[in-house]
Amino acid sequence: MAAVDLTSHPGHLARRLQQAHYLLWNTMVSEEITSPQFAVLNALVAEPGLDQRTVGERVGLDRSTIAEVISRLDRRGLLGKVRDPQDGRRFLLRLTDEGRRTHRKLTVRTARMNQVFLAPLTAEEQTVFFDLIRRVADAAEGLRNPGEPAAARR
Amino acid sequence: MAAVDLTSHPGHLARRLQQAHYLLWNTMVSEEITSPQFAVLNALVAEPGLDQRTVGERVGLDRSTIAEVISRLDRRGLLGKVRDPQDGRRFLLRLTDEGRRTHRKLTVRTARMNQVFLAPLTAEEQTVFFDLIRRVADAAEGLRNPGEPAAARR
DNA sequence: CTGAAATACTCAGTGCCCTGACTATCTGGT
DNA sequence: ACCAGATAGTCAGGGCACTGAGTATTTCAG
Repeated sequence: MAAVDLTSHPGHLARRLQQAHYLLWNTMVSEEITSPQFAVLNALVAEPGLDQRTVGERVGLDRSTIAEVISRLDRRGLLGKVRDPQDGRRFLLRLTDEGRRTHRKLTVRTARMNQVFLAPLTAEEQTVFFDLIRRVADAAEGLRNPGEPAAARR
Repeated sequence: MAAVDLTSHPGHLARRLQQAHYLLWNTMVSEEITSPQFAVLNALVAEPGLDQRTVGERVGLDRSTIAEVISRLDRRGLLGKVRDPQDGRRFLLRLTDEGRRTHRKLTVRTARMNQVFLAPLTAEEQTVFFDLIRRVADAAEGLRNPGEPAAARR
């Protein structure tokens, strides 16, 4: 009797949205490479030679999770890690040829998948969709990093 | 050079949104009970005596995941499971007093958390936010269940 | 130049999320 | 009355996501 309507709970909707995406990704993009793995490949295409922590920052994963994702990509031979000669704590990451090939292939499929995923929305609605989610996510992340103002983040 | 802008990838945004929510939940609602666990409690407040599969359907979890979540709630003494005397395959689930107490307490905190989470949006924007996410998630879930038309789902 | 603090990474532990394979039970058509 | 198919739940396995504790390396203050 005191039950709540979950369809107006942002957390519940976020989870359902993410699950729906996960499943569509699996059927339309790849069963091998996951969406977070693709995000890492993408970050390393943009900026080769990043260290692990920075990649995690770029794609929004904490130190533990990024370590696991990277070790899987490493095992599959999609990237290589070498100690930074300047700083013995860091590993510098770089895609292999195979990694670049995979990224290229998945980029095409991902674009197709996004079209299907967003098909229920008009073009203007899609713009609003991105804007609203980004603002909520940015603000919530800002709550945890009170040091840097939200304007300084990207 | 062929890198993509992840801020316009719905899957990436969905993941970030969900993570942001997870962290806020942890600080503002509970470190013990997770958001999916609360969803299960809520479903059983609304409809006591549901079986496991149906609860999973209500909150959007598959049979394996719901089994884990329920077994954790069972271990914590928040619900009880008994074999359905009418159908020996089913377990019927019912909250304990402790479970109902927990649900009541978290309902209040969850409402507060949602306010903070959605604070960056105006009231009208929040409505749009819910509507757009729901439509995308519903459509994507519909792609997997071609049997039942989207209108028949809730 | 040296020791304390900061930083990059690892590891153990918990929880969510899915698939595919398996068991137990029930149902319906012959 | 039977058995083939559907259904509820379990289990093993892989991957994502976090915290808290620990190791190695670097940096910086005195």
